[in-house]
Amino acid sequence: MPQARIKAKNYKMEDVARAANVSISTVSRAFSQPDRVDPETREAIFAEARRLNYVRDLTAGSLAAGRSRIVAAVVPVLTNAIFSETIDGLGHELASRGYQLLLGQSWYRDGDEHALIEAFLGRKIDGLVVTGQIRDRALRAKIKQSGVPTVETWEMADKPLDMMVGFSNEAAAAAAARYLIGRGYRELGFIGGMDQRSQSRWEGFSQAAIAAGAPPPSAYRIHSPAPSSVVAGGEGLRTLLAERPNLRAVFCSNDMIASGAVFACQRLGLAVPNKMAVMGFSNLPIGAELVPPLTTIQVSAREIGVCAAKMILDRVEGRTGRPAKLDLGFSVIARGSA
Amino acid sequence: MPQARIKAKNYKMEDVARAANVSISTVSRAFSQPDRVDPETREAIFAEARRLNYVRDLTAGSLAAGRSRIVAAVVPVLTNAIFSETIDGLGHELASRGYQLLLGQSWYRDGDEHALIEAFLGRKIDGLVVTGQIRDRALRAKIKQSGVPTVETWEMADKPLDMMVGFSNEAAAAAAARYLIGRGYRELGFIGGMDQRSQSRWEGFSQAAIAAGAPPPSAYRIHSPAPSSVVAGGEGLRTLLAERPNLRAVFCSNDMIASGAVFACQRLGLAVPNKMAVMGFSNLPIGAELVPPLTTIQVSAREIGVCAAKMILDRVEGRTGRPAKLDLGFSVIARGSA
DNA sequence: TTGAAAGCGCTACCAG
DNA sequence: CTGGTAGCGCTTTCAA
Repeated sequence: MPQARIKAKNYKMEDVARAANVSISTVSRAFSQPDRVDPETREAIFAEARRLNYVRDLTAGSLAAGRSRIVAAVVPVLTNAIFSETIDGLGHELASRGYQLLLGQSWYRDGDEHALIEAFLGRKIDGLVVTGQIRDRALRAKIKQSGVPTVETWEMADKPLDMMVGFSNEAAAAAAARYLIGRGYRELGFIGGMDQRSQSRWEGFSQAAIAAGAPPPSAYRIHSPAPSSVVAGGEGLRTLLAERPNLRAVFCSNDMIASGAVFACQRLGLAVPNKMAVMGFSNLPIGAELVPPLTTIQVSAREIGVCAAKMILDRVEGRTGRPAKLDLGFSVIARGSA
Repeated sequence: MPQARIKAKNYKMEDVARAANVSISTVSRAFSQPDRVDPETREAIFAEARRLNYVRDLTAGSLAAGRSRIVAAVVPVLTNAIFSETIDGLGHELASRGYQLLLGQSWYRDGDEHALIEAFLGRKIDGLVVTGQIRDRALRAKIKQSGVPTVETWEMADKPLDMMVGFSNEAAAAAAARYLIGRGYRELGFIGGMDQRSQSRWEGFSQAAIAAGAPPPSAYRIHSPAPSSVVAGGEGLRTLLAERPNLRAVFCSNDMIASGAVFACQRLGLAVPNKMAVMGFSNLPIGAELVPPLTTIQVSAREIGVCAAKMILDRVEGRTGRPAKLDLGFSVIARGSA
């Protein structure tokens, strides 16, 4: 396997040390604990480093120190706005504390997720954030054995692997069902994916609807990975309506799907909400702008990322006190569409 | 600084080697070049590794091998759908070839970008993908000196740092102006950000409009980072209209902004396109679903990521022949909104 | 405040 | 096909 990269002359700490007339140890300290080095020598070191365009090799540093200042995260797909909000929050919080983000997409495939996480673990990552729960036993064992602080997100389950931040998908969807029924809609539909979170939402939704005396809702399940949530929302609405012409309201597993459903209604000449009510999930910015504005469930997608970062860094930096399980809750945002 | 992480017993290659009665070298080979190891010994090694939940330390591997199988990318923000498409494509292509993605957000701030890239360089990354051009001289020097294959994306400039894939923002925006004028609109507006790409689009757009004999267009500039493109699009439309009541068409710097503008029109009772034409940029899935469907400029956001990955991996793996500069072009997609 | 030296766990070269 | 071994460049005691 030829190494084609142009072999560039990269300076090492030793070169900087020599140039600044100090030892390697001092250079190392100047970078990692600046205040433990005489200001004058420190500045001299920095000056030489700058002059040589010296870049510290964090790979060697990680090996020696046993930590990398990298936190890894796995999301199903990045093009789904709800996950990119979480990653945005996570990345922002990490960056502000000097950590970096290693990111992977699982495309909703367990095998991919497994391989990804294993590779991450080998990077001496300081933390791991996953979307949903890790169910595979072997993988759980590996993660636990590694001792890497891990946060499962977007779900609340009884047995966290380590830490957990999210909300109850079932409860949130049940609240949606009750909201719709409370508004007088009885013929209900659901549009969502096939993943665990959508599954929980579907169960919460249909059970609550039935418990409230409504006829059993219909479901349209999007095959993952979907080409696009908006497109899938439109398809879902049309399919559901074909099967059940008296459909009166649909609850969608996220706001992009809901937007697609609203557009489909407009195209079909079905007034929203007078002929068809549409409710979303996740409260993305687009919801408030849509005409009519989207009734939805607020779930703090970004906050999930921020909290996950905080939990991990607190653990890494030896602070304690944070709960291992954080329920961020949810709330119904009633707007015009349902 | 206490290391709070629970010190887990992590096995090393040595442990696996001992358990499988072979040398460390053989274990290493079993993982990196499986076909150079006797199938029987190989399986024995894997069995022991599995039994111990052994995870290979890629950090040590990177140090020894001088390469990391990591490619780093920097985007302004991830919550902007056009960049998450690029990252999706990049990540997909990298994963399929066994590489991982280290991701950073610059939030449109040069300082953040600089720090980020420097840290990346220290990871012995095998490639670097940046959004837009690197302008800072010191940073360019460091990148060049590192010898890391680098791709600048989303722009076409004369002096690539190394490789480049994108399209001409100026030419694309000029095409938009000509399209709108060709449809008979003369009072034009522009809604876009303050970054370099939006700036190029604004220049291309206004110059082409003027060259075609239209009155000088008005611009609404969104302060970066914007809270949300959709919201900004609505604000832009209202602001522009207040300043210029006879405004007849707006060209938006991306499709989410354009969607926001369309919603604002609906709210104002301005029929699209009969009273106000709206044109987008980037051809996101939402555009085709919107009512009316969005006229836009297609620019292969995802393809940019895929190509960037290919360029880097070809270089890393010693293949050649790919051009250092790839113009993916653009095309006008005429739909109902303009 | 500084320096010397012992690894961190793996890869890659070379020998057998 | 397999094993021995010399580093990769840094962090981190420990002593001075």
